[in-house]
Amino acid sequence: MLKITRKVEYALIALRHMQLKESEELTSTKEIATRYGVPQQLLAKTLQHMARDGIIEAVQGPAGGYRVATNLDQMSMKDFFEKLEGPLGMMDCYFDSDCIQIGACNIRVPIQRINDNMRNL
Amino acid sequence: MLKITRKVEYALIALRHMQLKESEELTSTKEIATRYGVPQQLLAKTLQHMARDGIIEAVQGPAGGYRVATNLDQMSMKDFFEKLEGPLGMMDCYFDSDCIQIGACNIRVPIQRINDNMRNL
DNA sequence: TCTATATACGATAATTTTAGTCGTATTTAA
DNA sequence: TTAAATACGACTAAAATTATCGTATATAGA
Repeated sequence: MLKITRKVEYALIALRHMQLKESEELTSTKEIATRYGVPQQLLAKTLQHMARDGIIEAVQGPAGGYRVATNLDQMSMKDFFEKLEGPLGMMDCYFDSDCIQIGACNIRVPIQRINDNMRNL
Repeated sequence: MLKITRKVEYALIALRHMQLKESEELTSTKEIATRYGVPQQLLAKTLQHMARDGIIEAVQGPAGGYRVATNLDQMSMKDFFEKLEGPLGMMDCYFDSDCIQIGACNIRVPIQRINDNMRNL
């Protein structure tokens, strides 16, 4: 399901903040958290996920931090959302073959069409 | 925020079921609920909302039920979602002028662009 | 007119998801 | 060795979604 949660919001804030700097410059979690009044621990987790997914790069140790990944320009909005929130399948049932109303369900085709539209955004 | 909830899912199931019938024929809540294994009370509410919003028409009394509105073909997907789930604004903060980080917030423009894309789907 | 069946709808409970916190481990520059 | 940063699992709190309950209203048909 597509959803713009606070996780995505924080990710966008952080990304934009980092993009305003020189590409090599590092930004710490604390810097963003205090600057935008965002919970540091939660932001930290989000940044960690983004680092694992290749959206940003992490540098550990003191004076460490994050910087935007060099190939970020090539990443589509779809990829960005999917990395943060999982696949954009819009119905829980859609990829769930254990669905008990599989026989009765008659909405797969229209939903798939909606999904495709979303993905091609 | 755009979200495909179960309410929308039930609405789509019901709509499609009704569209398979003759345009004048009525369908009761019970009929759909039992046919697709959906909670009847919740479906009833959804159908009532749809009736108020002009997506379907209600006929009360015994042998009553719902039928699809005659002008449904002209309704866009955007209108359909907005009637069921409210405006497609994606961030809680977006229209909220009480936002305490109004000065620091730097994501309004990109989010607006995403919103516009969604609305024009 | 009475009854059965249907929609209408507010209030509330249960469940699930999201948001946020805590504690601890690991990395590494100084 | 220490301080400052990322890494991460477990847990709690809050919010949103999903579902239920109780009751009112409408009306076709006996």
